[in-house]
Amino acid sequence: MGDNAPPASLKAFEEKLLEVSESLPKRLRQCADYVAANKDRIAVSTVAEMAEGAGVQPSALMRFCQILGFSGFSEMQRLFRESYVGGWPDYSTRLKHLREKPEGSPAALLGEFVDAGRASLESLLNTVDPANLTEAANLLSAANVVHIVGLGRSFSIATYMAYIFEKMEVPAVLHTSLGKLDNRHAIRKGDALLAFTFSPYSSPTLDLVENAAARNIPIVAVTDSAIGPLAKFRPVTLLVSEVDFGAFRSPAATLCLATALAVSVGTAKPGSA
Amino acid sequence: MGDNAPPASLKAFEEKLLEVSESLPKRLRQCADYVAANKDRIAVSTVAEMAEGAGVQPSALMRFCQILGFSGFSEMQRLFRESYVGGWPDYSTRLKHLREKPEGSPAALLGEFVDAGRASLESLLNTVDPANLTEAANLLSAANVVHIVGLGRSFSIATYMAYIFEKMEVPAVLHTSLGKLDNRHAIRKGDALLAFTFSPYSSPTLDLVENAAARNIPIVAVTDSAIGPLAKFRPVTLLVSEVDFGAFRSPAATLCLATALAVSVGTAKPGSA
DNA sequence: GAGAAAATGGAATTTATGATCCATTTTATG
DNA sequence: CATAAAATGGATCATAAATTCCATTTTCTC
Repeated sequence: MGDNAPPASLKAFEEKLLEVSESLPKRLRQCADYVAANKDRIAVSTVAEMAEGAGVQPSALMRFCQILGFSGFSEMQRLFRESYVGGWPDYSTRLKHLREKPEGSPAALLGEFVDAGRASLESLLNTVDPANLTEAANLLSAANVVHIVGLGRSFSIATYMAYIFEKMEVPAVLHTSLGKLDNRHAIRKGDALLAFTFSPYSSPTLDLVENAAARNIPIVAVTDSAIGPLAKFRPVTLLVSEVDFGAFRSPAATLCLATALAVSVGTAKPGSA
Repeated sequence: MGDNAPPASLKAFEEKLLEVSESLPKRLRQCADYVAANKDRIAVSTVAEMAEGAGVQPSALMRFCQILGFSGFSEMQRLFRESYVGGWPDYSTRLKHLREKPEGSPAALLGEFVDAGRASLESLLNTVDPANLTEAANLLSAANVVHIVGLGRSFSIATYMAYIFEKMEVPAVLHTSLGKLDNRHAIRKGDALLAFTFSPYSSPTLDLVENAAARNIPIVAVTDSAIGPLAKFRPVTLLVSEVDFGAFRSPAATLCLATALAVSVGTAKPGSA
């Protein structure tokens, strides 16, 4: 039973939440999950708002508060309002804060990468040609099977594409070069190839593209240069320029493009055969 | 007279406050001063509390709100509450819409994802605890070998981590569950485990974490809930809140965090042995 | 599969809070 | 100093929010 002292600090609150959340029925679990993920909202929301967010009735949320040891929502809210430390400043201020941390500290780095990520997302809308994007989506949704290739730096993007395609029931194969097998003959007439490759362009990817091009398989290329080694195969090209931070590029933009492309294909595709 | 449009942003609010405060009688001036000095409290206080703080009657504070152009205290408070929580709920509904009837060109879709990506990067600065990030980086750089695990949705992140670690000469192993082999015995004393897992938490990942926890292997968890199934193993937790819409979640924020973490570890690590 | 216990949804109730109003006080002005 | 206008305090009213209660549904146990 939950008839016990209410947590007196945010730390105690978290512990209580953890302790309690092990054994909770469905609705109360939803409350716990939502509250855990939106602690910051508690101070400024009403029961009704929180309940709606969690997808439960207000009364369920009340019960949840009581299980945590509070007399009700108000008492829980009081805890959060009291320890509400001068409202969060806006994005740029927060960023500045992070950057003020010691040079090279993980927090400062995170700030830099977030910033780089945002910048590269912004430029994405400029570098990607909408017509090409539409063409790419059409081409891929018309394919029997979409073959995805991307190695090295691009491998993570390729795996993510494979994941979304599978979720959206788009027939797709991920080419991994596992064991140096390149499975080029798995690519059949009527299929399409989706290739990700960035500046130290890996040769297995190029080989696969070259082979496919020779057989007139339609190709979509996500790459960083219009005149890269892929250009001569005349693929439908989606350009991404990733903002460097130090030696590291943030793949956030590429990932974003990949997601949009995958969802376009997934929704355009008629119900699976 | 103060019958004018209410400020629509914090910036507009400040300007209005300044403009108005020149010519104000005693009590209203107290209101202005107190409000200016305690803007952060507005979101979480009642009229009565604010009035007491300013040393005036509630009715005086009401009048003050109206002079600023608001219909009353509630409307002013709404401005502060909304700018505090940011625009996340909007995205939820927008993306849900998108999923229900996917109208719109791929380019429009890309626009949506870029927006969502930017917002989720921004919120990353709120959810990740800098102290935990530092601790995670220290813990991983102290390890002999870093073991990376992440399946399903998280697999692409895991592969990216493995890529950067390798580039930075940090000894790391990617656990893929290829062939259902979980290689749990590859994790030795002195190693550390880095686990990525999000809401349909995959059981192989949990198993691996459980096993490692039982052997006192230090664990860093990148996840979406402080009370998720990983919580009971008390890992160093890095929270990323990606609102869940099946395939529509953009992992840009997680990727960004992963990159920052990897680079932190890579630079902290003393020259390779 | 029947019965009991737990959990849940939604309406009804209570409380707290915001907003309004007007008598009283203060300040400005001739 | 008298008068009018403005400002203020505090009580009252209206409303929105928190809380409780109970009928219904679900889940567990024998």
